[in-house]
Amino acid sequence: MTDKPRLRFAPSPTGYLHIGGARTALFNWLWARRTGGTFVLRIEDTDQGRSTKEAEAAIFDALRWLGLDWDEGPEVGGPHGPYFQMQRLEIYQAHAEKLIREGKAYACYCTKEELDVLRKQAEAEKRQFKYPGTCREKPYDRSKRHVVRIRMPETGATVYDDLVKGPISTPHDTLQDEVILRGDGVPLYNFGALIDDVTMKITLVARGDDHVNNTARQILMYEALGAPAPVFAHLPMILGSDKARLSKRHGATSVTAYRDMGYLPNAVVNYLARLGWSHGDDEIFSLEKLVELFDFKDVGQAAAVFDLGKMLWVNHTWMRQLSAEELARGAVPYFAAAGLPVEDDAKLRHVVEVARERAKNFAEMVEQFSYFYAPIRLDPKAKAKFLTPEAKPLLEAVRAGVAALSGLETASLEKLFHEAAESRGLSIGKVAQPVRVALTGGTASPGIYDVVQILGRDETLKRLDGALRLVT
RNA sequence: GGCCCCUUAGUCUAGUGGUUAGGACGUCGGCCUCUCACGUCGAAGACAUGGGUUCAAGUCCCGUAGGGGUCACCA
Repeated sequence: MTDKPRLRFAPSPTGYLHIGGARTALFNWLWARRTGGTFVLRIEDTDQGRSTKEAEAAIFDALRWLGLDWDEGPEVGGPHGPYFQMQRLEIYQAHAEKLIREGKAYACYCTKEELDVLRKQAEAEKRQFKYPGTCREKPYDRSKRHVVRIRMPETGATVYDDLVKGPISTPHDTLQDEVILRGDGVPLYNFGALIDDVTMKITLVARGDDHVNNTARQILMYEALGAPAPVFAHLPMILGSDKARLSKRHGATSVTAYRDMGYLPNAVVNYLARLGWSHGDDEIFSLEKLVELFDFKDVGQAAAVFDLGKMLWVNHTWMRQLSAEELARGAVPYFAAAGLPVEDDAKLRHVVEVARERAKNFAEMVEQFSYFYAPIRLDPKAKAKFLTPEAKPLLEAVRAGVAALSGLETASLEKLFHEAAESRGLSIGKVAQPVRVALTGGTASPGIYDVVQILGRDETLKRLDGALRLVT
């Protein structure tokens, strides 16, 4: 029996978890869960200038919100830790030493400044810059400040079979003796990540396809280390509407921003999964369903544009599947955040029931239905059109009727509105619209009987009176 | 610029040599209806391009164009 796969997600804590990272994490997690493998979380914090503890916490938070738990990593531990690169420095250094001893790597004493000069020269001559191998044969003097470079072949090519992109070939003459360890002993990305993947026994590396060009040199490093290379899966990029790499100027890119806007984690996961992955004509997938179906072989090769409109739709279809209780519970914090005093009570349940068909996320819900919890904002156009002298007797009739009603059952309200209309030879709409404007401030709302019931008798009367004052 | 990758409607995609090129979001229209929404019915809309291979090409090969990625003591 072959070993269960080990996968990882290795973010840099230099900012929140963004959409692209979340999808990478998701795909790794899905495959681990589907295969009964292991999902490792590792923090690549070697960029000390930009890494922060806050970003780290935000990433954990976002991952957990999405429902992606990790089997090994920060806060849960595991047999291959530590899971922070800055705590693994000796490991990288030991491996670098070993490579030097074996002649597969060497110390380079060139300064950054010296190399910059060469780089500029090459640029001026329109030549491709490549480290010339100056220190290749120099003896190892660890007392002198140095970086460690790995020897790369100059001829031939490395070919590997990408799980999503198929065979990819990289000619060796495009490679150079790359720095693997900085002067301060901190590894560079290509080396640190690789040593971690080796020591953490990662067998499948799925990451953004901006890393395809790193893959050949990494495979060469695996060979130098005498370690088996993992399988690679390069995921297509996620782009903004202008087909440029998704970034802040395209709008919110952090997954927690979508939480704040009232998206369901299920929906975000669902939409993210469909960006680059598909299963026939299906669109709606629960996390459980994705675990059952996900496969790297069904991931597409082309970059995908992030479409907020479709994610809204996905969210809406998920919201409509929630029970009134679940929806109400979910909505409370969003109303509260908007300064509206709501409680998870019968009224909220009713609001949420009529809102679920109309609002595609909780932010929209609060925005559209604040009038159930706050004074109306009267739309001037609606006022001009419906709060007219002709409407006055209708409003009065409804006011009197509601005041006289013993209960606000739909049947009684229906009877009341019909009588008010028919006794004057009018259609029901002629009554409903002015009342709607009086009660909600606008011309679009849930059914008028629902509105009356949610508002209750006192508030309905109050708002009707307010409108009546405006007509006269 | 070198190298690598990509290319089915506005967007996400199905498609694995023979289909009226399917689905979804969005758009437009009808129905439903107290408004809005939901629902429902329907419509418009795509194989970047030029050559091959083949009886047959969205599907295979080559070129072109366009897009993206990458070329650091960042990750």
